[in-house]
Amino acid sequence: MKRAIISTQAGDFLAEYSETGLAQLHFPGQWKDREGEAAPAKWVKQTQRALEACIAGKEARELPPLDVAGTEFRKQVWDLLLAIPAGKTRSYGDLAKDLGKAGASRAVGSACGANPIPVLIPCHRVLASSGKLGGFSGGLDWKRRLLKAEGVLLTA
DNA sequence: CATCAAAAACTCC
DNA sequence: GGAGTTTTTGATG
Repeated sequence: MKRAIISTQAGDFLAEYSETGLAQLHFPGQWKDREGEAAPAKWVKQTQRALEACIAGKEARELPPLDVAGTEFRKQVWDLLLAIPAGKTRSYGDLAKDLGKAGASRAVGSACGANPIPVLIPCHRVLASSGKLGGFSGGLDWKRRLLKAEGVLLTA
């Protein structure tokens, strides 16, 4: 696993890459050692640009290649998340419906919780049905912050 | 409006 | 099988 520190306005993220692409992303303060092989500068640069765009509330124009590990269902969910434009939000139930599995909102939540690449895969744009935050693996502070940057008004 | 309870899909142990 | 999860919905007070 190759690693790289991605420094942004919001702090230092740790990105982990496999042989074929970005596999995981960790929030500032949620990682310890940064030992490991260096990742290709090209990927790191793409990751950094995408991250900064997202933190600034903009659409990431270009993402590095992703190599997410997960079941089909999860990958489908993540795909849908990537399709949500900046500044928009959807509910877990909505996503489930789009997958043809209405009622699987809980499973969607599960898939989001297993999302290895927060921010780039905008799990923060998914709220509970009444505009409530629900939860977030990196901490609700991040979720609020990212949404605010995108101009999303929270009912909380 | 706030709480409680049950339901439903999926993954991991 | 059984439990847990970033939910949802409907009943109840």
